[in-house]
Amino acid sequence: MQEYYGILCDFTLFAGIKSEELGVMLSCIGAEVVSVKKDQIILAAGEKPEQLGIVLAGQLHIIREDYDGKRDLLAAAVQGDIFAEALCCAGVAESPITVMAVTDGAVLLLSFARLLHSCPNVCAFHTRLIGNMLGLLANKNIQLQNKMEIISLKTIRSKVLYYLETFVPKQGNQIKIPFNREELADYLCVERSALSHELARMKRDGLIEYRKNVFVLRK
Amino acid sequence: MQEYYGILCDFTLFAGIKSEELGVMLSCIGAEVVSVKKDQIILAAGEKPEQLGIVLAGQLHIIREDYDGKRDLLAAAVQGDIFAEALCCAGVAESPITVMAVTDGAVLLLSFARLLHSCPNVCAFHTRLIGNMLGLLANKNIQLQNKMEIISLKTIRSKVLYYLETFVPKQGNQIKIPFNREELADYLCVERSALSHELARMKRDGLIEYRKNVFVLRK
DNA sequence: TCATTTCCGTGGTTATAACCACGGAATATT
DNA sequence: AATATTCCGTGGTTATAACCACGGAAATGA
Repeated sequence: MQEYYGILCDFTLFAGIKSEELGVMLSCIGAEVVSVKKDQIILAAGEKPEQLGIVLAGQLHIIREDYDGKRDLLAAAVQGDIFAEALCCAGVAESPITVMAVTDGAVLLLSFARLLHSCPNVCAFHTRLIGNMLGLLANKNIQLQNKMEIISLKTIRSKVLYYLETFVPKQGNQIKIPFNREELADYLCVERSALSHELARMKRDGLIEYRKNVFVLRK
Repeated sequence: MQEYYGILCDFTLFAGIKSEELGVMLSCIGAEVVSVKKDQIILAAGEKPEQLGIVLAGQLHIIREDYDGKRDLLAAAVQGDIFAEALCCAGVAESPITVMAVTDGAVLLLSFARLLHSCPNVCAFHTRLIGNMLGLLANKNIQLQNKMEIISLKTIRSKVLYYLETFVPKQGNQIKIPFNREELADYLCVERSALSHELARMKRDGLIEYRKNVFVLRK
């Protein structure tokens, strides 16, 4: 367990908690480190999610299963990623997703109930922890909201412009994006080559310039 | 203030709190009822959101303003709706949205800091309230996630099928949806008549039957 | 440095959705 | 019951995106 203290305090959920305090806090909220083997199911669809998890080592897949059994990869989780937190916090009775290890590894499991309810000794970390949890969910909310606004637009052109404009307040008109073409296409939910085509048209129309992942908005 | 106690305990944020307890709790967390006039700004883009709000009466608009001033209506909030909660919980410094009253009305404003930090007298409602807040954010998360999965699909047909299939676990193959055509089109982020066209094709292809808002999945 | 792989633009074709206009059915209004 | 309004399907057209295949540039690596 101790071997992970170093990385734990870098995780958002434990932000502001010193590594020497971690031990007390973790036992206070009943955290357990679990080793997982490749292909092991950590949370099965249909179960009630009682614990949220954080990946300590290895890689997990978050999978959605159709009611008729088709499986669909929603996300991959690596070190530091948190999973099942929304399901726990929302009190969902039957998980719609399955979490499975794709490599050997380890996860930290936290009981949501114990996280929420203050321990008898009113440990100071509790409020911090809950605040972090709120922050985590809220941030994810905002991100999802932003992305939703973008991908609900109907043309690639408008998606690109909207996306780029979100950088303007921070970066001005010269924008370095954190994606390559393929990733940008994924993010905008469009096809890569269709994105390239549209970028070329936008350049032709004098809307943007670009080279690799640096874009200039011409206004 | 008291005039609203009746409806307050129906709100998700206050679920599980008895109306006779509301008074204590609200003063404990420093809630204030504010009357608003049509066109009054409740939260301006650029400000730091310190308080989250709940609509008690009237209607609000949640507006996003482009960096170059274009305004875009994101949502309308009516009685019972909560707003700015994600921004508060996430601790964002500058609100990207503006909240404005479109009719005269009233809102309940809650200081996020006081909501999070237990009061000295360790009132029992606090944990409840925070749990509710977590639940709210988590539920929104899940909804956003679901919607995102749908609208990131590339064809209307797949969107419709995916959407309908989410009802199967509860309703079986005969599905009554909560939307009319226009609303469904909005939800799926497609054009109404394009949706109608596609529904007709899906019927022709033997995938579905439908009459008004009742659909049958043929498998 | 040469080989290999990844990344990305491009042409061309096809599939799909948006858009527009209209009318009929259903619903609400008086 | 008559009228107005909303809802929704449909035809037809146009715009847009997906899809496929390819090749060259850039990055990686041996």
